[in-house]
Amino acid sequence: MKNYLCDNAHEVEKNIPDDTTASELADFLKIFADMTRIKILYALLDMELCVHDIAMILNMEQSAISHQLRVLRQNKLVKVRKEGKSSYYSLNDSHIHEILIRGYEHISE
Amino acid sequence: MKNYLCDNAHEVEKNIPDDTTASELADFLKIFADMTRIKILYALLDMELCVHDIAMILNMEQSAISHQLRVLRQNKLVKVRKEGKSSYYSLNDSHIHEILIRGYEHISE
DNA sequence: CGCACATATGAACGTTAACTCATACGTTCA
DNA sequence: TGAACGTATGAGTTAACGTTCATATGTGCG
Repeated sequence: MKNYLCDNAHEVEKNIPDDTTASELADFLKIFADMTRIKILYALLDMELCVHDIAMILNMEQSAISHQLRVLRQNKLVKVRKEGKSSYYSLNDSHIHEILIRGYEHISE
Repeated sequence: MKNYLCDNAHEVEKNIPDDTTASELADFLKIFADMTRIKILYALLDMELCVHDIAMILNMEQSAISHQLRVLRQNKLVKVRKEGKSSYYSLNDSHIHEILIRGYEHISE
């Protein structure tokens, strides 16, 4: 069993992100790698929406939306504003906005 | 139970990608949303590598690497060149190259 | 040919993750 | 205060996914 590498092995290794970095990047991408969350984020592109309205628009259960909003909230992608009985969600900052726009560019290729 | 939406509902809906589009985007991002695949792709950034060497560099079993290379291959992110006993993998095109570079930029924020 | 090496692949296993259901919490209003 | 509404959340179910193990396929070499 060969247990050595080609001469360029060290050159390759310098490109590979370490475990924590790779894990963080993977976790970040996992947030966007879900159809429901993608739809929610694009729904919030122009304006804030309450949970009930998102559920109506996406034709999904309120509970499912609430669970996914929790994920987005915990990862700082959206923020909440409570008013009366409702919770209004919106994109956390323009950074997320830009990422979604880029996503659209990729889709239309 | 309220079953109507705010006046801007139709404006929101135009932003939301349809099911197939959202699903395709999610599936595309899922490929990158895994630590092992991320490492493999970055390992291939500068040069082609055979399965055994990737397994050595990432300190993982050959079988695990082979399975993940299959995923990357089926999604056209890498290509194979067979020579002798070995299979040499490399990034499929410069497009993937560019995506990974951008990923690095995001990491270092 | 027979053996070692390199890779691919199917089955099994454990884990993660998304949805549903039931329910709790909080708010508004009669 | 009690009912209706909006939201959050824990438990349970199911499906998808990544890894390991065992094994098959393929190549080169003595």
